[in-house]
Amino acid sequence: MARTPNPKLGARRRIQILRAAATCFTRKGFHQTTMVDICTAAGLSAGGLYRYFKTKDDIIVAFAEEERIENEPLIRVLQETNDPVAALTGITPHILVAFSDLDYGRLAVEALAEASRNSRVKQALARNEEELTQAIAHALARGQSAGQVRKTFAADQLATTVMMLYSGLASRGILDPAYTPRAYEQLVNELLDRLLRP
Amino acid sequence: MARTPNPKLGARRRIQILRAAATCFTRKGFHQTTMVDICTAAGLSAGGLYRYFKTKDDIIVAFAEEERIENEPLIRVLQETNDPVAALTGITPHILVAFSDLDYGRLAVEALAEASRNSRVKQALARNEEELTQAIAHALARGQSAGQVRKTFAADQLATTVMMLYSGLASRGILDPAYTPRAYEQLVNELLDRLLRP
DNA sequence: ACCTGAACACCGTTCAAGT
DNA sequence: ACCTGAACACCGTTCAAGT
Repeated sequence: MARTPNPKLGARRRIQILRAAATCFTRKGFHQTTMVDICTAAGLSAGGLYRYFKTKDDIIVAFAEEERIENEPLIRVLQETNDPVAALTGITPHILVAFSDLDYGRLAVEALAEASRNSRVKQALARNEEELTQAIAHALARGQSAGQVRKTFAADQLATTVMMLYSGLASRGILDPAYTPRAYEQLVNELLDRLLRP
Repeated sequence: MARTPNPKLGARRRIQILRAAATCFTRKGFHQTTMVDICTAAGLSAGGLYRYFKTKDDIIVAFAEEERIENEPLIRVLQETNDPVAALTGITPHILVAFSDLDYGRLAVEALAEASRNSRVKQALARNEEELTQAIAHALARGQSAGQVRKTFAADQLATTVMMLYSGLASRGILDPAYTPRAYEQLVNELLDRLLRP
């Protein structure tokens, strides 16, 4: 009988638990989700789960860290483009659709609320945000050199403004049920254009 | 000995409890604040509080409804102005300072997260948001008639975009400790100008 | 090693008893 | 009428006991 831990099983269980947690969090939010809810969804007993996550908090942190992956394709597009403003306006429909998914917006806002109290969640989200902001800033800086982007503001200021606009979009659907992303696509893109072009 | 309730006392107690709750919420957030925390801060016993608020939820809802008052001065400015774009850019420093107060941003995000699960909180915030959006939209519509505001987008679409920008500003400080509102004042105002002017 | 379920501590809410 | 504090139910976490 093996007495050494099985890393394969551990990894599998963590994924299984995180997937279960994501379902529960989407339905009920972080704080109304019960450990037993997650256990049931994951098919484990109450105590069993604690072998893989020390606390509920750890599950939330791990969940927040997973968001990071979703940025990769956007970052790649920004790195490879030779017209950053066009790249951003091209991304807009993608952003709008993702953000208008109510589940996504809810979890994003909930994670942000959590971040303001929980430094580990904050770190995970901040790193995420920082990565994307940097990618935008670098692309815009290249655009400034090429004369495609206005030079009256620093590239990182412009990038931060773009991010603020995006995060405003993310939470829009929560309070306004009549909000439709399509209606704002053209508007947002023209705004980006006017903000960024010389 | 009086057997009829004393409405004066009731009103006083509610204010006293809400004030205590606000302090606790700012420190710990809605969910990490304990009923006993609020009771202690308000100088009441555990059971005593329940004479004035039936549940913790009711306290949160009442708290969310209070935010509404803060909009009044902004709305008045928008109603009285004869240059809505100038009015909005004039408001920006005020908005930026209020939003860059971390406590304010935290509570705003927390309330929004709460709204996505709690329909009464949602209603309170939505009404608040609606009022302000309407005020901006009306002002912009007047500006469109007067030729000060572009006519290529509907006034309410423009107003919603302005609101999204503002709400992006509100949450900015949570993840980015280096964020300073002053640095964005000029940028935001130029953005508003470019967005709204013909 | 991995898992279970009973047990414990904590927090929202209630209620009998006080003034 | 208004208030208190003990009591109850629920949930995060632990741990002795099973395989």
